This record gives sequence, structure tokens and C-alpha cells, in this order.
Amino acid sequence: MGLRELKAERTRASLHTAVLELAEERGYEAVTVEQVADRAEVGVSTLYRYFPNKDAILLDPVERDVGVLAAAFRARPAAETEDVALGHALTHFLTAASADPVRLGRLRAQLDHAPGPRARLWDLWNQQRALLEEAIAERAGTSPTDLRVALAAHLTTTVAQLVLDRQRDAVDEPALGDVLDEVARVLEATATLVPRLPPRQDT
Amino acid sequence: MGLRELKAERTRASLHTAVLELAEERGYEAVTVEQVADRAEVGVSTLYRYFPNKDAILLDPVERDVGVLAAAFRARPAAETEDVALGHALTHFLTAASADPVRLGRLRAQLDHAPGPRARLWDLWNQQRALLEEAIAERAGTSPTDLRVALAAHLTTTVAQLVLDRQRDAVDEPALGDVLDEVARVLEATATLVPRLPPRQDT
DNA sequence: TGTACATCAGTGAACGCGCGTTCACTGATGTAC
DNA sequence: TGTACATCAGTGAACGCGCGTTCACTGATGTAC
Repeated sequence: MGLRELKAERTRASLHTAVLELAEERGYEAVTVEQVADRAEVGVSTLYRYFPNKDAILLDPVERDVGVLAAAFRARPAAETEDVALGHALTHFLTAASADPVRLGRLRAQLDHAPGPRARLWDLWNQQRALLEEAIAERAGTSPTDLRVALAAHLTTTVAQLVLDRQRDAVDEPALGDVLDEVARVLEATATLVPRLPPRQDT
Repeated sequence: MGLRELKAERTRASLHTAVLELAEERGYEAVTVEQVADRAEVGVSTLYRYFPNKDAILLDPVERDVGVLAAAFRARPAAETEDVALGHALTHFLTAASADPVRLGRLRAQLDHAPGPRARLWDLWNQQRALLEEAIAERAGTSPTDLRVALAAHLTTTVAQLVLDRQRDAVDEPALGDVLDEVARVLEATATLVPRLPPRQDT
């Protein structure tokens, strides 16, 4: 990485840090882009070189992880069955996401009161899932619109979200391993959890 | 319902219709609240009597359905097992949501290009799920933070979303029954779809 | 190793625009007696 | 059945505010020879 790239990285990171800190101080809504630029010691026009809008600044780290699930799944050996490979991908993703649990926690706390960034987060999860669908379909040799594929991807991202929620709401230090163990145990008995659709009634 | 209430209902509905039509004509982003008010033949200040912001106008019908899943689940006989009751609740919800498939389709089409309302939609799903969690916990006599409960609620709303997505993306007339049958068949073999978490490795 | 040029991060000030708020008001609908 | 008052949907115009854009520019970093 050249000096230029390095500086750009630094500026980007300092903008993200600035908006996170300011949001913690006075609430995301009350933060103006001018304040963010000031805190990061750049001009407002510089800020808009890096991010399309205010919301994107806060979610920058999440945005960068958007393809992780799919990539981790693709990296699994072809001999593995689909569910096992998904399990590994999921673990990999959650471990990566929890690499900096403090920052993640701070970010999630802000998202509770920031509808704008929350919208973007939702979109990012959808992207994550779409990419995973592609990866699963490719491996299985089926179409990405196959229902089995769609369901597998949905379930995987759902479990990921659930684990992250659990981890966050845990009172003490978030213990990823423990949460995962618990989830694994419950998933083994999914049968009684998954909605069982009634036989179709002709109307 | 008195005359007053009736008129209020009409105004609310005409505001929603106005924003939907205008969004279809020129894109949601390009629609101003002034235009919405004009089209609905009320003043802007009236608009803000009904809705806290522009986004809420578009999502009004969805907002009203926010407790449907939980309510349908509660309405099931106590004798039913959890998964069967969830299946019925899900079917009920999807049937209700598809009562006016044309309008739903139009709304969803607009949401694709409207990040603001999408944010609200995401929040509404979360509310829907939280309410369902409460209902499940109550029935099972456990805490709403119980993992089994959380997972059941997550899976149910996930399947709901997936079915609605499928229905929307179907080329021809959305056939709810067919989609449900297909999903039911695949759900019966969930075991190989649900991510199977690898045994924990101590680090 | 030096020179000449290309690239690109950063500047700062001005601006348009629409959102959402506010306020004192009108007139229709509802209710109490 | 009528009267007097309360309630509430709707008005319209003015306003503050922050977002995101724009532009011509500077100076540091990168590259070709």
C-alpha cells in the first residue's frame, strides 16, 4: 500500500470514528456532517469524496464485511455437505464480526436510535444473503432462485442475526463461543421450531 | 364509526394513495410532501397531523398489520403443538397480507427504490417478531428471551418474508397457495438446510 | 538520481432544496342538558 | 327537539435547518524516462 492509499484509509477511518463518537455524545440525529468533518479534521467536501451520505459513514465497517459469508462458504471443501459447510461459514463470519466486539457493540447501540443507518444495515444483510444464495446455488449446481437455496441462505443469515442479537443483549462480556454452543444445541432439534404449514384448504 | 372518524379514515387513505401514485409516476425520492398533500387535496399541515414523516405515509397499510402474526398465533387452540400453531398463524398472516395483492405488489415495487421507507419496513418486521416472541413465550410458559422462543419467532418471520419475496418475483399472477405448498414441502426436509454448527474449537 | 508531468486527496465557501414545525385560526361534527 | 358548548379535522403561510452538490483550486504523492 502506497502512502496515498494509506492516508486515504486513515481519513476514512477517522471519519467513521468521528461520527461514532459524536453520535455517542449527542445522538446520531443531532450530529451534522459539518461536525463530523471538523472532528475528523477534514473539509465537508472531503467527507463526500469518501461517503455518499451521512448514514454510510457510520456503517462503513459493516459494509466492508458484506461478502464474508459467501466467501467463507466458497472456501469450504467440496466434500462437505451443504449444512456443515454453512455451519462453518457462519462460525467464520461470526468470529470475524466479533473480532472487535467493543466497536461492534458501540455501533449497534447507535443503530437503535438511527433509522437511516438501520435502513442501510438491512440492505447490507440482503446483499449478504443474495451473495450467499449465489454461492450455494453454484455449489449445488442449481439456480439461485431455487427454493431450497433461498431457504438455506435465509436460515443462515437469520441465525447470524440472532446470534449477534444475543451476544449484544448479554449482560456480561459477550461470549461468542457460549452463544454458538447454545444455538447449536437448539438447532439440532429444529423440527418443532420451524412453522409446520397446515395442509392446503381449497377455498 | 362516526362521521368524523370516517372522514379521518378517508383522508389518511387518500394520503397513502397519493404518495403511492406519485412515487409510481416520478419515483419516491422525487415526490415532495407538498405534492402528496396537493394530490390528496389537503394542506401540508394536515398531512403532518396523520403521519410523523413522509416515509410513514407509504407504509401505512403495513404498519396496521404489525400485530397480525402474534394475534393469529394466540388465536390457535392451546392443544395444538407449537410448530403447527405457528404454521397456521403464518398461513393466516400471508393470506391476510395477500388480500390485496395488487396494492401490495405496487408498494413493494416502490420500496425497492426508497431506502427511507425500507428502513421503516425493517423496523416493522422486528416489531412483528418481538410481538410473536411474546406470544410464543406466553404459550410455552417460558421467558421471551429463551433461545428456543427467539429462534422459532425468527424462523417464522423469515419464512413469511421469503414467501412474500417469492410471490412478488413470480412472473405470472402471484399464487399464494402454490408458493405455500412448495415451501411446506421443502420445510419438511429442513435438516439439510439449517446450518450445522461445527463442534467448538478451543482457541 | 533528477526532472517533468500525471494523478489524486483535500479545500472552503456558496447554494438549492425539501423536510418537518409552528401558530392562531375556521368550521364541521359530537355531546350534554 | 333545541340550544350551548366542546372537540377535533383541516388551514396556509412562514420559517429554520441540515443535507448533499458544485467548482475552481492547491499541493503532495506517484511514475516515466
